[in-house]
Amino acid sequence: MKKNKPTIHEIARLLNIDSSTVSRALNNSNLVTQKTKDKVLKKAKEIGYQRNLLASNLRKSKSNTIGVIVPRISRHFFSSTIAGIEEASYAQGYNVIICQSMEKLEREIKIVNNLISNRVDGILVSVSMETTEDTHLKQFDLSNIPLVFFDRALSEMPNSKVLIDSIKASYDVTQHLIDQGCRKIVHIGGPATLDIYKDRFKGYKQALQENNLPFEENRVYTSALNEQEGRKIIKTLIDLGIEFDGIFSANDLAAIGAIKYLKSVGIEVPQDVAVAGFSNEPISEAIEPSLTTVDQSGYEIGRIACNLLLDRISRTDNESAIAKSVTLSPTLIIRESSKRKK
Amino acid sequence: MKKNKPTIHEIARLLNIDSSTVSRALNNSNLVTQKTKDKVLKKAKEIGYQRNLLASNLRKSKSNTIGVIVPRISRHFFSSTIAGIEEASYAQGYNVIICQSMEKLEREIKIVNNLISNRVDGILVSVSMETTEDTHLKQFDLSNIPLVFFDRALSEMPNSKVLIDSIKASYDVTQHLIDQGCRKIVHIGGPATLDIYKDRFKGYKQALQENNLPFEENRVYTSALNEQEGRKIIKTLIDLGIEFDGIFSANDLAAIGAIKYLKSVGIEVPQDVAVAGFSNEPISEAIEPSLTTVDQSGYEIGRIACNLLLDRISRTDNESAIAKSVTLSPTLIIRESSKRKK
DNA sequence: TTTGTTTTTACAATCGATTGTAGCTTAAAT
DNA sequence: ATTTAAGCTACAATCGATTGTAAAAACAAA
Repeated sequence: MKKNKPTIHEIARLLNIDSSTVSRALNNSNLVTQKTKDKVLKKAKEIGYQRNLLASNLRKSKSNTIGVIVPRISRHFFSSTIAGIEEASYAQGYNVIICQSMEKLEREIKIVNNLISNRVDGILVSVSMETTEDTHLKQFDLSNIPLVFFDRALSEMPNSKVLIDSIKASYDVTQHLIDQGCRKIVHIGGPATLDIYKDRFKGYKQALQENNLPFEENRVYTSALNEQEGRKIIKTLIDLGIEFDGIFSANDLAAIGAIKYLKSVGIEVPQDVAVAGFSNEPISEAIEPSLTTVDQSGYEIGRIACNLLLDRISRTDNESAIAKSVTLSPTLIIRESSKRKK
Repeated sequence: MKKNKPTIHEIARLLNIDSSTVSRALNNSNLVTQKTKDKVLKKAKEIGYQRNLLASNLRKSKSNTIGVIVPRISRHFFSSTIAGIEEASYAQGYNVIICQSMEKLEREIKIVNNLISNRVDGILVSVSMETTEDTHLKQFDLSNIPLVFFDRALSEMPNSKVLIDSIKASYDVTQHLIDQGCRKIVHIGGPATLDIYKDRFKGYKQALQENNLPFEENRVYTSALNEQEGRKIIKTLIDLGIEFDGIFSANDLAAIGAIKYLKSVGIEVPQDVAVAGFSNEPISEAIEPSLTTVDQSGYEIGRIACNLLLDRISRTDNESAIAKSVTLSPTLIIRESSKRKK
């Protein structure tokens, strides 16, 4: 009843040859005659042999697998990067283990340990919002496992990264809001522990300055950037009587929360308050009014990051060991939420 | 420079004890003194030891890992189920490998082989739209790997499944549209190879019949259920001059495509045509008008399916080997796209 | 036929952790 | 002091595949 999975030894026994020959035959080694290969392949199929990768990987100390850590797979940006990563890795015969930290450092640490224990050959990371220190990620270095950051990197770590130019993107968004006549722009930012959010803030501030607009502390808030937080922040602002005529949110969800709240209290978007988000989630196009945002071309980021990593894994020369930073230019997508009638 | 990862033998050597003792110490076996355990644990931490799961799993022929195959992780329903699955599996110390078939049978087959080669202890599957035959999935049975379906199952396979009552849900949706005054309801369905889509069609038809409404062949279409298809189908209907005053789509994306097209040609939703979808994607709430839909409680489905699987894995009695079918009742969510003014 | 060369195959060690069991320690009991 | 039991630890085999190398087989040249 309980049939054990066939092994190469089983095949060897049935054919009266050695298991090493079977192994080489299955791996198409040129140390084995075509005739023997045919015999082995036939028998393997016959008894339903399937290579035990645990054994194979153990022996080769190579798993042909890369690990990916993202905050959450449900975010469109991240599922796009994953699509790009899978595309690039499958092309080179690598498998992908997808893990989500759910924005929790604790979870991220567990994932790191597990991936190392599973001996992945390389790792792609976009850190959680809680990740401020790099102790756990340094373990990859210690284990000689190449690591490449994408989107959310830790600046203190010297690894390769693939990012988008957040400063420029934010500058452009803010400039656009100013062009639409906004003078008092609120910024809903993310945790300043992450460079991308610091940069989005920088771009915002820079645009204000270059347009000689005053920068007001009480128009800037940081949050976990979900819909609820976006709502709450705008509610607070209004309750406190702080004036504003534009909102630049560091992601789409918070922007949507803001829009919903504004609509609920009868404030017109974009006429009274123009709103822009970041990331181009599919929902940003669907909402009424449709949301002005920034597209980050996640698929491309994933593809590039993965290729950087695979290059680093397969090549051993000094050239490939040098950390590379790739920065992509994001695209401003102007929609209804910020387009004012003249 | 190239430091090899420490092993239990390294620890054993340093402490002048046997590697078997180290192994037992690390596994907290009661065959080892607390004193020895302390020594081992201390040394392990000191030299940065991390268990090689490849070796461990090979020896135990158990990977403590379950595989999950979904069509795409970017669908809200599936990322919810994954969250539920991870919750349930982490609680019992299992890891999860997430794979997406991208609705392609070919990809699904590759994933199956890979998961078997990686010796997962169990598998959760929601099949692709292209999956009509079960040859590849039967391999899990042959390898004695328990399999549980969720949402999209193959009816010819006897495995456990966790589903929602699609017939009832669709019946309810259709009845609701009828209650709103619709008499000529179009159904945008998915490939009839999948039971869930057959069932959604059945529920639709049943509601029509019980209300003595005629069933018209030319009001039913099957498609890949994306936004573009939804658009195209409605465009075709209108171009052909086929009359209708309601649409029940088997998922939200196609419904949204339909709504967008209707809006673009000046047809009012819900006044002229009432629309309902299925799945309660976040975008369904954001779109204008917000979309009436069915919530499938993905998180619950994932949690339950995973627990069924884990139970099957850990228990070996006959009781647990019996296939179980769990059916959850979905919830109708009525929003603007179908609510007509009296 | 013999020697030399090339091609194939078999042997055996190895990857790192686990585990049944034999054997050694230590402490308790007589 | 001797026996007995209980508690620990060491030995060695094992999981399944890979791989360097020795041995054997096949073939060619002399």
